[in-house]
Amino acid sequence: MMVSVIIKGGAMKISKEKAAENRMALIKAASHLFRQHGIDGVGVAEISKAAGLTHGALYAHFESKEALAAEALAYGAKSNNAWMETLSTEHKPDLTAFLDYYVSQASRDGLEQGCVMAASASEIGRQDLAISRSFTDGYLDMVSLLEAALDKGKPKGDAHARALTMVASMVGTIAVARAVAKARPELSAQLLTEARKIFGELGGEKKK
Amino acid sequence: MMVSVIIKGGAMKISKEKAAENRMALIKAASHLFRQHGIDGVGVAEISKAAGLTHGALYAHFESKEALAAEALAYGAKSNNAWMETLSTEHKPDLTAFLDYYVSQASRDGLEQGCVMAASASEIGRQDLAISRSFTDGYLDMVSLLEAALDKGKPKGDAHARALTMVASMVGTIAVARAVAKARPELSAQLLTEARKIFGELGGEKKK
DNA sequence: TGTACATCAGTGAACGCGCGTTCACTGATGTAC
DNA sequence: TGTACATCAGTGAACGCGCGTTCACTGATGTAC
Repeated sequence: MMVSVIIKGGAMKISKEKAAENRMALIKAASHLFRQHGIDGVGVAEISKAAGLTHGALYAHFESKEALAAEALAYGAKSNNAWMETLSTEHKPDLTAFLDYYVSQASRDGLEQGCVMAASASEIGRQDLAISRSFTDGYLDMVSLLEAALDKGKPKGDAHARALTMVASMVGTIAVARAVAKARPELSAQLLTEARKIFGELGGEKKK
Repeated sequence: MMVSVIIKGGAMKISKEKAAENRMALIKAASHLFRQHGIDGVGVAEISKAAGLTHGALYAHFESKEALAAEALAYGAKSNNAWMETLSTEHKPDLTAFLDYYVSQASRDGLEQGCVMAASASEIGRQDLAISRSFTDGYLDMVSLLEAALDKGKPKGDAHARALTMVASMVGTIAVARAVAKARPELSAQLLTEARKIFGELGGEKKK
């Protein structure tokens, strides 16, 4: 008769400081991996491994994969928007820099660090409330940022309404540019170029 | 000792006509279910059941789930666009009808029959070439349709470029409207209303 | 038209696999005295 | 400051489950003669 001998591996307790670091590492890893492969496209094992842990540890920090996803989404939106805030000149967000950065091939191809909304928009409606909330917070943050960059007078009409529409439109543009890139790279590039111009006009960008 | 007796169930061969019907039923079921739950969100068993078959039959018609997905996507795009073509008056596609239909709460909530692109855009970039091709075909069809509806003169600039951007923007608007609907229904409605107006201006719609 | 038989759409059990989650256990941390 | 002990982040085996896919088998269809 076979007797299986189980040797439990060593696992030291970690300081509170280190634990907080590990928690953050899980959120960052999840945020990057979800943007590359979608929420359903990455497993907890892969996320944990990328954070230098085993999957069991994940459940010491988060109730479930979905709870981690909500935090990862919020983190991704926050860091996207924090980066865009750096594109300001003299305390006023700069529309040209904003559009050049966002509506570009670099933005389209930089999946890991790229726009969370473009990477997840069509999946969010199928996820639960916590995830919808995280998405909405990130969306409104970006709307505020863009609104501050818009020339209030140029095209007549409410700047907030224009910002709401422009952010959703830019998200769609990046998502579609990604979707067609495999089949028609030159079409994808054309869409980005044309959209960049049109968004500039919509935002009241000064002509060169 | 146990001997397991396996009784194979009856399964008659079906006429060519009936087989073609079943194939179409699989495509339709897949198209509706994918739009509601995403490609990764539905299994072959569920699709087959919805088509009144077992999962084994699916593999008599398609090489894999992915092959079926490509056809289902193409079918969905074709039927979306066929429906939009009916929104023409006197052989000229009507911009107002087009926007009223597409940028609306009905369009946002009608997942099963709704826009394939809005339901899948952010997932497509992660799928294979065949799926990217199907998406691209559907996108270009809708671009042609919209382009024909645009007032060529109104806002200056290339109508094709404007149609490319507008379709991607509309797709993004619906996707974002769906994503925020759970957390902030009134914000979702506001986005649709404002975007509807702005797309009208972009398309050179006559003021009332 | 009648008979023999190859075809192949469809069935349903079974496959291996990877998923999210649980849990008994470890052992340094951090606290109580 | 030193000792005793509770805490709890982390480990890794194991869980049940549903997935996509395969395959031996069925039997009406459709064809060859």
